[in-house]
Amino acid sequence: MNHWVVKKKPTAFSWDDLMALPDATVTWAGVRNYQAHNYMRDTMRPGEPALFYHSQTKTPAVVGVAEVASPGRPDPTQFDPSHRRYDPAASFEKPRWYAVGIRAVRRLERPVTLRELRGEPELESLELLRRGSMLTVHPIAAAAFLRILQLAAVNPAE
DNA sequence: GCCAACGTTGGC
DNA sequence: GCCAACGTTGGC
Repeated sequence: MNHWVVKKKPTAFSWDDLMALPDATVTWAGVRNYQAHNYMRDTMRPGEPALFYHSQTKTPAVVGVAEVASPGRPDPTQFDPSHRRYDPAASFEKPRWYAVGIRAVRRLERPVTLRELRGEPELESLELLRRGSMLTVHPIAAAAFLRILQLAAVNPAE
């Protein structure tokens, strides 16, 4: 069982946006980074847990727990000429891009900020903390996943 | 809004 | 195959 991190700018698509959808489920479409995409096409399996992270915002943070709801399927945006992520090289017979379904499981008790993550010695090697990291979908070690859930359950004021 | 890091594209 | 230009992602 793999654990995952999925990232979005909340101005584009936020945790609240996900919660508002039917079944709180969305197709993680539009990813055109090969490495991130390959995880969706080849590795992610329904039921695997994923942290939902808000990037490019005033206080970047992990805000919720989600799960893979459906396996990688052809990303519909690649076939749509009016879409930003349209790919003229893709066809229905030979899709180039795949996208998984992501479903909200629960909001964290409180957001765990990027600043806090940086403060945890055992999270040092976290992909999220890597300078220049641009993987909008990537795996995370089970221990790190659990540590972040622990951090969310602790009130820093106590 | 700025700047850095990285991936992709395209000329050669 | 190299590398500069460009677009995108990301933190601050």
